[in-house]
Amino acid sequence: MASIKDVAAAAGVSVATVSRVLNDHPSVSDDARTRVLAAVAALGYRPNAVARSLRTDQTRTLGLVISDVLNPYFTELARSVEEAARALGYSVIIGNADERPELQDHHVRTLLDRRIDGLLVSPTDGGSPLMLEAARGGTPMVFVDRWIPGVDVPVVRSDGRAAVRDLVAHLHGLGHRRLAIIAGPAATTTGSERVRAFREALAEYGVPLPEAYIGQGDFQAESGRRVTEGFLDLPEPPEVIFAADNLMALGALDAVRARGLRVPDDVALAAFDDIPWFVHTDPPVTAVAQPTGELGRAAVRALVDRIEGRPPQSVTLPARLVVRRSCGENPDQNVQNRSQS
Amino acid sequence: MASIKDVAAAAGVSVATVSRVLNDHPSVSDDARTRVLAAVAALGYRPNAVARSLRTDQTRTLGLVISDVLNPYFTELARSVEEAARALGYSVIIGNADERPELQDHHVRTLLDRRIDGLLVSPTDGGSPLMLEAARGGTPMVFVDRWIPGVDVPVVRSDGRAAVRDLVAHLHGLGHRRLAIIAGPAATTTGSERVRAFREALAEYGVPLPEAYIGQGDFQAESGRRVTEGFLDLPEPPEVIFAADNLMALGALDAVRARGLRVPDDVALAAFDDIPWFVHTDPPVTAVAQPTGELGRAAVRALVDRIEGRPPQSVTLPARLVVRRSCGENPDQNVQNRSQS
DNA sequence: CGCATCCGTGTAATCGATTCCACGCGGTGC
DNA sequence: GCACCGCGTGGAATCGATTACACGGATGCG
Repeated sequence: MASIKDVAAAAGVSVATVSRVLNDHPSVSDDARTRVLAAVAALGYRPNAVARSLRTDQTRTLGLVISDVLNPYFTELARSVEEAARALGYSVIIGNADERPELQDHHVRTLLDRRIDGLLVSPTDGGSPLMLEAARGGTPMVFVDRWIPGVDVPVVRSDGRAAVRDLVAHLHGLGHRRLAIIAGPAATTTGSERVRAFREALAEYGVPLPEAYIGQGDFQAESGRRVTEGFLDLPEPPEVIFAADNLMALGALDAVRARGLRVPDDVALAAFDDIPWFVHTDPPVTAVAQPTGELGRAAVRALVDRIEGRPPQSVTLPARLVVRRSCGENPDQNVQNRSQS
Repeated sequence: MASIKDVAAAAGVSVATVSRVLNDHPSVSDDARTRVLAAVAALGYRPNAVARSLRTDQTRTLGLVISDVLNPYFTELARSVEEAARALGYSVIIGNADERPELQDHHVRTLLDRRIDGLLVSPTDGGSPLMLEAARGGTPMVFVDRWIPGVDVPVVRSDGRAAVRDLVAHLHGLGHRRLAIIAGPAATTTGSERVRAFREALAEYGVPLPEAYIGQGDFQAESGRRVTEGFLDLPEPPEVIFAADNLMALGALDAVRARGLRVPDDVALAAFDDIPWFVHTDPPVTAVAQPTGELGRAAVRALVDRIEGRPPQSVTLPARLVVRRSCGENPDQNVQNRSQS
């Protein structure tokens, strides 16, 4: 592959001049410029990003470590992050942690070794020493969706409390009183927060959330299935199951169907994180929808601000409830966005 | 960030010795080795992958350019590719083309600039000059899922012909005679091949595939919706709609539902590419399932063989039919894998 | 005892870019 | 006529690693 030296030789100038033309530095004569450009075209020369990064100490690359690519929510997040980054002249390298802390660490380490300019993370756990060290060590970093308390890093996320209140209002209005939740891992903020929001909303209606109605999942379909089976085996099974993410809702649907029960007649179902497929499931699933695209864009903006020396801002956007048929018929009620943040 | 020089200074040796320890080169004394290791630990030193790549001319990174991350099929493919690559000590950088040739080119160019060791591509179109040039220029390359005819690059894909024959047998057995297809872009191999396989299978039953029953889609949900509306507006609408990918099937489902029609009673539906959600749609969708994980692993194997100087092999794996309820009831028939390749 | 060998180590070249500094040249101002 | 300025240019240092080559000391063998 042709290097800058070859171009310089072909154009009859020094490498310094070639470099100046490439970075359109003003003080180059028109003559030299045209000769260099011609040589570049003739040789099909493309600058070596590796060499350039070594010299300039910047890669114009962002790392994004997400918990699970197979989850459509994160896929959409990744897409919007890449799009926003590209618009600002950055590339994105995605690391998929599969909800496994050691894999998350592997990706963080690899990205750091590659000297990415900044890191976007949706942590799988409470925070590995590696990540804490990176944050303190000055690596530009922003948390997205999930975060780690006590670490001084901007957070871009959505607040589902209002939407969860709307959901509980909807469920209560339909006459449901025994409500259960499939929680995510307690080590994740989204895992514990969604339970808290649910419990608080229930409290407003004087409805308790007994321990037996809190199932421990891990954001994967299989755990949704397992927890749902546990719920259905209770002497007094819940009337509603609220899954803290869409994959666990899928597992719950599996488990309910396997018992020959129907949604919403036998059990109602709701989920956190809306996805296009929920429109066509049997029945369509009521869900709390996050403004995923906005989240991705805001996260990139914050991270790039941090990288380029501007003060980054934490952002919290409201989620909203999308009512469908999985909790029971109630055609005209379509509670949305009751409050803004 | 600490560099190799800092480590050398701290350990009281030269950078050469540090490098030797890091790459566990045999001729280093135990004494020097322990001192270097101690210094590495004390400084939290991590080698700079950028500098290393510049010197060794290899990045231990693979590029993967896929047509659409939001399509669960490609997401799963990406996941298995990353997993297989990691097992072999490679990282993967994913580029999402969104089915847009110019975006595909952007990613190919960026990846080439980063001097990735090899490229895995599922081309969005018939092949841009850029990609052809890269292939001829000696960049290790492997096509996966889709390919470009006439280019000397190994192809890893699945053959859906047997599964499509099984599908047609299933449909014919249910009494359907007017069968339509929502095709993908003709510029993609999967776009044209699936139509051909469908037509050939129909021919075995003496059923024609009229032009009016071939809708032109672009592998996105919206096109599935549009084409389906066209089909339903025909004086003699088809009894079956076969979507050449899962997103267009989603769009078709949307369109059918919007008309107040039911699947399979009013129109039957089948799709290429099976996904977990198809189990829970209303009704569950009959689909041709590709061995996605295998495909990803085989593609990485072929590419790494090519990179490391071993002869790479093209691979073709059979797809299989998964019968569900979207084409009509026929409980005991579950045709699968009638033939192997 | 002398010479060849081997082992551990350091010096320095190298990868492909960017960029500081110095140089030559023509024009301007006094 | 001289000093100075600014512009276009090239030489060379530099980023952080790897690695060919040289060197010195210890060991082995005749």
